[in-house]
Amino acid sequence: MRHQGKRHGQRRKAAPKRRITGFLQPIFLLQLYSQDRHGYDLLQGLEEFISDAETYDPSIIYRIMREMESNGWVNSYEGTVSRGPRRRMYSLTLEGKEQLSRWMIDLQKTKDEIDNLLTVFRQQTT
Amino acid sequence: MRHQGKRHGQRRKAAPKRRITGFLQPIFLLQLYSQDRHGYDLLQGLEEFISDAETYDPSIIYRIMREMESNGWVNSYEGTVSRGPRRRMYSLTLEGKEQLSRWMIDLQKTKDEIDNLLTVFRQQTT
DNA sequence: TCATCTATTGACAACAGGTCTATAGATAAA
DNA sequence: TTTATCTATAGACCTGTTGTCAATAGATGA
Repeated sequence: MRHQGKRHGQRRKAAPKRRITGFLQPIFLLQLYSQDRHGYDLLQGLEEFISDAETYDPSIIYRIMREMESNGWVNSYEGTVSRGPRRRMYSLTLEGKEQLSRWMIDLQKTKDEIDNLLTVFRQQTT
Repeated sequence: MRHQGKRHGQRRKAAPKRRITGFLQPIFLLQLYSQDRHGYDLLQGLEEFISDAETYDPSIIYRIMREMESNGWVNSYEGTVSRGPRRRMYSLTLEGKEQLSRWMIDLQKTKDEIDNLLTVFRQQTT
């Protein structure tokens, strides 16, 4: 099968610089909170959380999900037959929910640190 | 010269997980905004911005400053003679100030992204 | 048949930073 | 005098996360 034109005709916009280490993981887990989803769908959902989401290469989702599955935070299974290629569905485990909560606490701290830095910056530069 | 007891007697607490990529750089630049400082001093100043700052290994500051100097964001020079070992002083360049401002804009965006994620999380889990 | 879109897998490469070794000057303690 | 401690710097090796690219697949449209 021929490979897709993506690599020959259209050049993908350079991926955004990493900002927060491990930011995609909680985003994906949160998307699974209300319902199971397949990989590509999770990737589509990124745009609600990250600017320039369309610059992410799809392969990243599958690696991340594989790692999270090995950690017991998600389970995966073959999706029901749909039009087009096979789908791999992901569901959130109880451990995954707990881990998500831990990440949220962590992110709140991170946010506070940024806030502090911004505050000091504004004080010093005015 | 004998190496310091740090590695034999006291075990350094494991460094905190990285949260924000490139978070130390703006912190160091901001500390140089009001006055030149030497490396170790910049490291001490970290505690105002980062919890667990004391877990950072001092060597990190010098690598980061070296990189920033090669980018033209800081200049360094031999410090005046002081008690104890030699000191390397760092000063902020005009380019450094501009870069710092860019980082602040970036960090504001990052903070907003976290905020959004936290908001969605709270909505979905209550 | 080829192009495009949806969809997944995996290996190699790159990057940021963590860890550990080494060194040095001054002072205090043994 | 020697050793311990604190302040201070430099560098190499290692690790963890993620970016990039290649490959593949089913369905539909051109």
